[in-house]
Amino acid sequence: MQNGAVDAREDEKRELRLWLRLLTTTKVISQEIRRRLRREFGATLPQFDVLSQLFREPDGLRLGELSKRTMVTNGNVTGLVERLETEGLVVRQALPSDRRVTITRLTDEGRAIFQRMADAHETWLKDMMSDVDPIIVSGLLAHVDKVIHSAQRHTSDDGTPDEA
Amino acid sequence: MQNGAVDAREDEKRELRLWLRLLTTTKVISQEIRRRLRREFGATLPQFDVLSQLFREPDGLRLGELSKRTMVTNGNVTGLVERLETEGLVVRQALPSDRRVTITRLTDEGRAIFQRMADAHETWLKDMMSDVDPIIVSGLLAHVDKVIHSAQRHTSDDGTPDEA
DNA sequence: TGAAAATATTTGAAGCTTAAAATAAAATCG
DNA sequence: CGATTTTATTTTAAGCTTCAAATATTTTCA
Repeated sequence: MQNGAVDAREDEKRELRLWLRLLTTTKVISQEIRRRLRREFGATLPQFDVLSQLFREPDGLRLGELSKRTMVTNGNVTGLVERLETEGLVVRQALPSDRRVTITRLTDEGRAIFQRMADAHETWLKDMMSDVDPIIVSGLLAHVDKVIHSAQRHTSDDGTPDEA
Repeated sequence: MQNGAVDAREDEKRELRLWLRLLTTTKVISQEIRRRLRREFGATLPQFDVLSQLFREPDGLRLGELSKRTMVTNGNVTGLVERLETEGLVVRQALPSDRRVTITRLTDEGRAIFQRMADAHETWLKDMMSDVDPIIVSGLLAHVDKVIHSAQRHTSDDGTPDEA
């Protein structure tokens, strides 16, 4: 028993190690999804993300809302939506009652294409996680939530317990 | 009990939901780490990642190796290392025995600065995960590994069971 | 009302990201 | 040996990313 100290030190790095694992997981999976989205739909992951948010809001969203939901900065959403509009998947329209606001919504074509993307996307994920016991998937689902909440509470930008 | 069908459908989306949660987690945490790295060290997350890999290889790494370990494309590593060299944190040197190869290693300054970054980084993570029971962290550590392995096995680029 | 503050979005600069093409230097083998 | 293939890295083009500064437009309230 000469490495008690090492175990203790390693044990203190639990959080760090979990973080590195989470990072690796999302890198591996999102690279694969990116590849497939590009190959099969000529789309990017952020574009898919935007379409996905708009899909569940038939009345459209203002850019600020879209920015929050996709966790993409405001400036970023501008270009993202611009490109999607060029492709004919979304439309932008000014809000007459408040001329600062732009509302974006899916076009019929955008809706149809997103449907196909979403189906493929779900299949890809089931495939990539097919070696993981469903029980474990469910367990992870619950526990990862705790990490999200903890992280959000200790973050400077959102859900801030700062400035009190 | 009228929503049995809904439950079943939802249940099929376990993997999808886990994926979205993982994505949210890494976005929240990495945004915070990015912010702090920038504020406190004027560095980016990919730069931190490169430094971290070089830190554990005193003899340096060839760019291709660095690219694999950081999961960053070759072309990307070129610019990343270039900028780090400008800052004096790493040096590049050609390998005389094979003139295609470039070896990169930390400078003494790079090593010292990385030490400080790494300490801060570990603290930030402990802080962000401080509301999560250590038992759960350890459990996640093990289970997330299963997801990584499954994903890697079902991916077109690495660990390919393709082309057999 | 009209100046100041708040809100919504866009722009700009620097850097990261990918995939794919280009360059360069070995290695293979006919 | 010398042409072909492989390997290592760089370059390029398009898009994403952040933060911060700039524009517009509304709101507040003195």
